[in-house]
Amino acid sequence: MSNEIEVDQLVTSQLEAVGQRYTNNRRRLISILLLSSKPLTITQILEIDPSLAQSSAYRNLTALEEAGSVVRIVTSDDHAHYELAEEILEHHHHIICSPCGEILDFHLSESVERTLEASLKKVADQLGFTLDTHRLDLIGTCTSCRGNA
Amino acid sequence: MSNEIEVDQLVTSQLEAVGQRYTNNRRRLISILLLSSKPLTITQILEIDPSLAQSSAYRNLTALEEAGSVVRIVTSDDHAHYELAEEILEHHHHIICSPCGEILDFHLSESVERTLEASLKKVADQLGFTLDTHRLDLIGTCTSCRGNA
DNA sequence: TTTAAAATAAGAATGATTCTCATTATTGCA
DNA sequence: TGCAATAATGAGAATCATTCTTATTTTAAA
Repeated sequence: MSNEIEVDQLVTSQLEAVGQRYTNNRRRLISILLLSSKPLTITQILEIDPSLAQSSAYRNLTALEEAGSVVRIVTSDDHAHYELAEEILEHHHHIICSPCGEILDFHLSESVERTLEASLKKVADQLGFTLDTHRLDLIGTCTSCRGNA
Repeated sequence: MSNEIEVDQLVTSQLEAVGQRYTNNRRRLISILLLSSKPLTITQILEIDPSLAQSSAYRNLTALEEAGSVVRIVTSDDHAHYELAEEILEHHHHIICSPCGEILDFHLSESVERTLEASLKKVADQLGFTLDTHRLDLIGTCTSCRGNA
């Protein structure tokens, strides 16, 4: 799903399902996230498009999150990061640089992913949990932060 | 490492290594976390021992985190959770109930854990990251929250 | 003991996020 | 097309977890 038109159709129906409209501001947010290769903070989003109002950006990202189009990523960093949901981007994981807070996406091989999911399902069952998703983060230091050490 | 004396010795040396003392307040925090079967928020910690000052609890948990004795767990929940570091508790993962924010620990089988770690190491190398740790969270709904739905 | 350095605790300050509310845009309907 | 009724917007205020400040107390070592 790299095509903006397809994405727009999906987001439209996701928003509709929760009684929300796909407005211009929301389109701009989706478009910014689609063009980015990595999760962005609100600050970064507002730098990319300074015409967006901060309060509206927060509100709209929350609406898009409730619709299931956007995911909010919380780390030890002060700022939350936002990216398109897996229904749009594909299932993936995050590698986080703890010095600078930068987040990159990565994929695990199909087979490792399947093994993992089977184990996780078993654990959730034993604990009586209904599973929505899992989250796998690598925490370390990126090349450029290592250089500055 | 379930023995409080052993834990105290380890924490003492961990604090010492970063030039910090193992004071009474810090002992109380470690003891509270040792007695808890799950990660606690500051609020919960202060409820367990109301004689602790909030500002000191924050400062001391940060000191203990810098020493590597305590880990701060950040989720979508408003409050961070704290638990003893893996050097004390053993490597494990978290299952998070998104409605109520509760966090429980779980373990993965040795073999799954090894498979996973090998893959993660490879990914980090490819991206030029130095890895500190990984974090695997399950997100879902616990039995009692499901009951209230 | 004395003293210098570290820890404590109370409250103030910070800052990301959320809320409020007056204004503007959009939708459905006559 | 025109008109409510409803939803979205944006500016700034409010919230609240966390961090900072500072005066006081505790600790460790000589």
